[in-house]
Amino acid sequence: MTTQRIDLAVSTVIFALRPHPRTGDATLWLPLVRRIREPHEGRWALPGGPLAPDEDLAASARHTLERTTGLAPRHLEQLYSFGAVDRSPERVVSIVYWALVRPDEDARAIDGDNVEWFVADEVPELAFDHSAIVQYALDRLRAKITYSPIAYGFLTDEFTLAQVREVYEAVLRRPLDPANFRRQVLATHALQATGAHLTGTSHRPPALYRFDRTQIRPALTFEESR
Amino acid sequence: MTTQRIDLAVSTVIFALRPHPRTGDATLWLPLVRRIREPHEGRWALPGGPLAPDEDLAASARHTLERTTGLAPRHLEQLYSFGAVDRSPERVVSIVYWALVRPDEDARAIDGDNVEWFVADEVPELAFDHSAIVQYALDRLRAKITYSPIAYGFLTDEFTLAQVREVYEAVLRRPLDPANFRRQVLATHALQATGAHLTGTSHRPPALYRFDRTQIRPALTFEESR
DNA sequence: GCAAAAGTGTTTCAATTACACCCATGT
DNA sequence: ACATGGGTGTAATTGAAACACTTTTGC
Repeated sequence: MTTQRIDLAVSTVIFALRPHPRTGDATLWLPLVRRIREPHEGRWALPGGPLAPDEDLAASARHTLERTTGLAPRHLEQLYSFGAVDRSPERVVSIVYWALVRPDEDARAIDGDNVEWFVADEVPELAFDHSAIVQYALDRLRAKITYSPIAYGFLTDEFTLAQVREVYEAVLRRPLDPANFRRQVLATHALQATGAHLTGTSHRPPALYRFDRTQIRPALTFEESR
Repeated sequence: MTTQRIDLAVSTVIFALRPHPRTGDATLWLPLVRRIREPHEGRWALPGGPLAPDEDLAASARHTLERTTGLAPRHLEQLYSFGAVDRSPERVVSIVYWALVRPDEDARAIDGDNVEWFVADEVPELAFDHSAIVQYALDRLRAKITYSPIAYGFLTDEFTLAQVREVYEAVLRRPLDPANFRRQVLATHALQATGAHLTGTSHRPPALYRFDRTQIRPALTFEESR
């Protein structure tokens, strides 16, 4: 039925928390790939690639992620599909995912060729419409963290409440009241105390918690988490 | 780069409010198209079609809508993209939109061939994965109406507060307190009274309002409204 | 003992809910 | 007059926010 070629690509906005180069505070970072051919040769772009005929959409995103960073995401969710006729010289429809990686995974990250990480709010002008896509992904992440337990996509299996708060503060870019934050998070009943405490902190040892996915109402997405 | 054909289609879940056949209450309806070829011949499916190379995604959804119902939507928004390998015998990636049509438009609806309208919560088993898609669209609509002014996509330019409430009650399937509803809606400052009142109602004439889009914070989507 | 973060208690303020009651029109 | 929904008032409840205060560790 389709007379002319329309290319189908899957790209992914990959978020990880790392210290900000100047302030040292936890901050959102993402990897970009330098384009080695026209159009937009030399520009930075989102990692991605063509969709293989035998590959599900999310699987394609996962493969791209593996290829460019060596990472497996904790949280992977479809963001949006972009298909404006004029977004590229050839007609390309891009299905974009966004992913969250945990610090333990992130530590194992190995940058592929032409891959470099950037502070999410300080990326240069990107190829195609990718700047707008990154901005949209940031907006979505910041909106969604306020009503969905995605913050745990940035955390290892066991964590303190201060670490949860650090994730929220990094994403929302504002300080949160520790006392109220604690109550609100615990009120969701999504955390279970392991009984263990984190030691060696030069102050009172904080309790360790585990995220209990079963206590959460199923979210309104086709998201994929592990 | 792509070695094998992957078809790209755009489908649309089209919502309109019409009286329920049994209770008469305002209810969500949507049009479906009967498939006239395999696979799933004879089954009902979402209206849609292949993406033309010179057509934007939303434009494709709009054309499908025009073709199957003769309608132009008041609100058109991307829902999700479905691309599982096994969702169809041939590999098809579907980008799905959802649309709201207003009663004045709806009154002009002319059903195309093999088109029939169904109560949204009483659709039969559909072709492909379209049943799940309809359910997801319903979930999204019901969630989004609680935090976004999409209800006005179901209303003509001038309306009473009772009509706004009727939309919410139809979508959410529960009665709302008229007094509190009025205050909440007016508190958004999204409505401006026209000064006119609706007459001929056998009770106190309700004031007419107009939706003022400029008073609303820009929503977090690439949605398209007119 | 002191610093520093964990954790608890309490007060204030805003928003939601429930519901009583008055208003303006057609019949 | 009275039925009907439009529209206003208000008390009770709930939840968010601000912040004082106590606890437990390392040094």
